Amino acid sequence: MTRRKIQIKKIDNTTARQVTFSKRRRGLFKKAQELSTLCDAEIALVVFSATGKLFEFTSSSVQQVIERHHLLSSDFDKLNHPSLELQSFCMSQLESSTSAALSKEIAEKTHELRKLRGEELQELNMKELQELEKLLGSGLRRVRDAKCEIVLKEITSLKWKGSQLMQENKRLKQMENRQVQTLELEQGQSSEPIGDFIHSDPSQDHDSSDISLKLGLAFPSGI
Amino acid sequence: MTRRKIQIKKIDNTTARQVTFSKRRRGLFKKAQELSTLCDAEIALVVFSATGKLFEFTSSSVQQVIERHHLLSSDFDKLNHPSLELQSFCMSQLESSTSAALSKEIAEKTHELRKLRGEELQELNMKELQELEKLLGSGLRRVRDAKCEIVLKEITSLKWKGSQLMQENKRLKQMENRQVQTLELEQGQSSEPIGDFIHSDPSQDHDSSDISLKLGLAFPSGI
DNA sequence: AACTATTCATAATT
DNA sequence: TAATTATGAATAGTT
Repeated sequence: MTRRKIQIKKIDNTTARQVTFSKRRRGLFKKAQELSTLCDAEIALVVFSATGKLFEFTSSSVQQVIERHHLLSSDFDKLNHPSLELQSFCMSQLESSTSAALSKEIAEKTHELRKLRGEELQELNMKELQELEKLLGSGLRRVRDAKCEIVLKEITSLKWKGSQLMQENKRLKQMENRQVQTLELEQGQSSEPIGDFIHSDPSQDHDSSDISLKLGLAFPSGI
Repeated sequence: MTRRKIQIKKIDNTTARQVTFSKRRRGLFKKAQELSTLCDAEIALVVFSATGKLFEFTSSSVQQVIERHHLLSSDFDKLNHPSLELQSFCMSQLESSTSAALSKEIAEKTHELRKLRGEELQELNMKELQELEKLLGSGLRRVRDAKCEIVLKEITSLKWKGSQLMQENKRLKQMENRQVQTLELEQGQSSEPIGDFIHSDPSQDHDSSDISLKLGLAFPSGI
C-alpha cells in the first residue's frame, strides 16, 4: 500500500503474490510478537501459504503444547492435508487453553481472591501478610477516593443548579415587582395575567426537583 | 510508534496496556484478513488477552474446511483420518462447552480481582462501592488478625524459652556456687576450670538469639 | 472515542 | 532475490 493503494483481493500475478506473501507474512508475525509482548497476551498464529507451506508463531506460554502436537503429527499429514493439520492444530490450541491452562488460571485467580478476602491466611508468613495488607489498604483507599469523587460531583452539580435556581428566582421576583408596580399605576385591572406568568408550567423545574431527591439519597447512606 | 517510538516490552500501566491491546489486536486481525485474501493463504489466529478474553480469526477457507468436516465429512476423510475426524469433533464439543465457560469464568474473576485492587471503580455506584469497601475492610481486619496471631505465637514462644533459660541459669548459678564453695574448701587450686564452665560455647544459644532477631523484625514494620 | 504527529509497513521500482 | 524509496497504514500520546 504504497506508491499506490491496492485493493484487498487475490493478487493475480503469481510472482507478485509470492513476494507480497513473504513481506506481509513477516509483518504479521512481527505484529503478533509485539502484541504478545506489549500486552501480555497469549497468541497462536498459523499460516499456510497457497503452496501449502506452513508458518507459525505462538507466544511462549503455549509453545509446549505445539511442540507436543508436532511430535504427534506425521509428515504425511502435513504434506497432504494442510487444512486438516491446521484444523487439528487450532483445536488442540483451544483444547489446551480450555482444560489445562484455563483451569489452572481459574485456580490461581480463585486462590488470589480468597487471600484478598482473608479466607486463606494461615499459609502466609509475616512478609506476605504485610504485602497483602498493603494491597488491601491501597484498594480500600481507592474505593474511598471513588466514593468521595461521586459525592463531590453531586455537590458541585447541586451548587451549580442551586445558583441557577437563585438567578431564576431573582429574575422572577424582579418581574413580579414590575407587574405589581404596573398594577398599582393602572389601578383596578384584573390580576389574571400576573398569575399566569408567575405560576408557569412546573414541569420546567423537573430537573432541579430531581436533584434534591438524589441528595436525599446520597447523604444518609453514609459517605 | 508515533509521537515517540516505544520499546517492545510489557506495558506497565494497566489502562494503557488495555488500550494498546484493543488497537493492536484490531490491526493484527485486519492484517491477517488482508494476507489471507491477497495471497490465498490459510490463516488461523487465536489471541487470549491478559484478562482471559478469547479472540480468534480463521480465513474463510479454513472455516469452510472445518464446517465441511463437521456437517458432511466425506467417506474418504473418514477412511483415511478417522482419528482426526473424531478428535476435531470432540475438540469442537469441548471448545463450545468448556472453553467458553472457562474463559467467561476467568474474565469474571479477573474483573473481581481488579475491583478489589481498585483498578476498575469508575463503573461502580455508591452502593457497590460501599459493599466493596466492606469486603476490603473485613479482609484487612483478617490479615491484621493473622499478623497478630503470628506475633503472639512468637511472644509465647519467647516467654517459654526465656523461662527455660532462667531455669537453666539458676541451675548453673547453683553449680557455680557449689564449685566456689568447693574451691574455698580446697584452697589454692587454679581457677581455670571455673572460667571454662561459665563461658561455655555460645553456639548453644543460637536458637534463642534467632528469636529475638525475628521479634526485632516483626515489631518495627508495623503490626 | 477521536485526533494527530510520528513511526512503520510495504507496493512499486531498480 | 534483494535493496530502495515513495507512499499509505498503523498507532502512541494526547485531548
